[in-house]
Amino acid sequence: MKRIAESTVRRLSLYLSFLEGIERQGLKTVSSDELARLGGTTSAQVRKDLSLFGSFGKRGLGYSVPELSEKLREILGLGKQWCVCIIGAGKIGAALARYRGFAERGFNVTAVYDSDEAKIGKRWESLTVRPISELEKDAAKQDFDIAVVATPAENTAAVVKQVVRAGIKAILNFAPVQLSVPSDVTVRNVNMAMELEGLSFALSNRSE
Amino acid sequence: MKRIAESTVRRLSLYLSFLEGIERQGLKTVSSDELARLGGTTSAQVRKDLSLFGSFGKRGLGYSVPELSEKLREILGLGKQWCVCIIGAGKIGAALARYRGFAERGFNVTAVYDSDEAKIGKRWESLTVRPISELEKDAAKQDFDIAVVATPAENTAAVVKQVVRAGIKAILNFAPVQLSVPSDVTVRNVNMAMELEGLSFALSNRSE
DNA sequence: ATTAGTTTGTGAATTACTTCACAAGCACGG
DNA sequence: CCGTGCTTGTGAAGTAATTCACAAACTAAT
Repeated sequence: MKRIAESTVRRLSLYLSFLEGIERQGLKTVSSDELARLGGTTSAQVRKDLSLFGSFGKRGLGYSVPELSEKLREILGLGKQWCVCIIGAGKIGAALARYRGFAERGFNVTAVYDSDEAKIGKRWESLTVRPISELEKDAAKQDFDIAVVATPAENTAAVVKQVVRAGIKAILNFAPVQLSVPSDVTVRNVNMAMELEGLSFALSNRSE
Repeated sequence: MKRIAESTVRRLSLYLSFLEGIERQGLKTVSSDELARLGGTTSAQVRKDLSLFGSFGKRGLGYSVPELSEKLREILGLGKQWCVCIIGAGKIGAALARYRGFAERGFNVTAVYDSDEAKIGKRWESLTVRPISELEKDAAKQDFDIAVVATPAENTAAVVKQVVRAGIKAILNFAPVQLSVPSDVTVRNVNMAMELEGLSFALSNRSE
C-alpha cells in the first residue's frame, strides 16, 4: 500500500469525530462537501483522502454515516483496545491519567511509572505509580502498545531508551526534546512551547 | 514578506530549543548539519528555513549560538511578554495554569475563566477563577494576547465566540472540535485523541 | 600567500500535497 | 424509462515543500 501522509491521517481522525457528531444528530448520510466545510478543507481533499483506502460513497448521494464511521475506525485501528502506560508522574502525567477521553476511544491506561522515589507507590485512581526500572519486566507480562512520555527534558533520553528496550513501538512524547528511536518506533510530539511560539510568531508578523 | 509555512515555524521553534541546550553546554558555534541532526531533518532544510529571514551564518564556520538564538527569539516574537488567559477550569486548564514552562518563555497566565458556578471563585495559586461572562469587560482593561481554550466540546463554540468578541487574536485550542473564527484570528489545535489515533494508525499499518 | 578543509546561501531539480475538472453513477420525478 | 440534478472517484494540473548540488566565503595551517 502507498505511503499515507501524516496530514492525511490527522484529517481522517477529524472526519471521524465529525461523523460521530453527525450521527448523534440522527443524519444518515453526509457529502464530502459537508465534511470539508466542517474540517476547513475542500471536498476534493476529503474524497482523495478517503479514496486512498477504497470507495465508500454513493454517487449522487454521499456517504452513509455509520458505514463511513466504521470504515474510518477500521483504518485508524480503533477496533481494538490499546494498552497504554504513562511515564512520568508529574503534572502532565497526572492530568493525562485522569483524562476520560482516552478510555472512551479504546486507549486504556494500565500503568504509571516514574523514577522519583518520592512519587513511587502513590495511588492515582486505580493505579499505583511504579518504578521505571520495572518497566521492562512488566512489559514482558503485559504488552504495552503505547507509551506516553511526560518526563522532564533532562531525563527523557534515558527513559525513552528503556521504553524502546521494553519493545514498545509507539510513543506520545510531551517532553520538549526530539527523541531518537529506531525506525520501527513511531513518535508523535506534543509540545506546548512550540504551539505557543507559533501563536507568538503569528501575532508578531501579522499584516506584513 | 513571503508567507511562512507552519512547518517552518515549528522547526524554528525547535532550533531555538536546541540552541538553548547547546548554549548551556558552552559551545559558541553550531553548524546547520548539527542542528539538522538534532531535529531529524537535513542541513539544507535548516539553511533554507533560516535564509527566509536573513543571513545569520559564517561560511566555513557555522552559526554563532547566542547570535542565532537572539535572531530566532526576535523572529518568533519572544522578545516581549505575552498575556495569556485560560478558559475552562477543568483538569487540562488546571494543569496548564500550573505549568512553569509558560512563564519561562514570556507567556504569563494572568486569568482563568469558567462558566461553571461551582468552579467560579476557586483559587489556583495566585489566580481566582472568574466567570466567563466577565471576559469581555476584563479584556477592555487588560489586553489578552492569547486565549487557551480547554473547555468540553459542547461549550466550545459559544466560548470561542466570546473570546473573539473580546478582541483576542490568538487561540490555543485543546477542545476536540474545529473552531470557526474570523481570518485575523490564529488558531493552533492540540488534540490528544488525534495524536493517539495517529499512533494507532501507525501500529495497525506497519509493514504493509 | 597559498592551500586545504569547512560550511553557508541559494537557484534548480525533485518530490509531495492539494485543487481542478469532468466522466460515471445513482435517486427521483414525471 | 428517460431526463434532471447531485455527488463521487480520479487522472491531470497546479502549488508547495524539500533536497540537491555547487559557487562563494571563511579559517587555520604552513
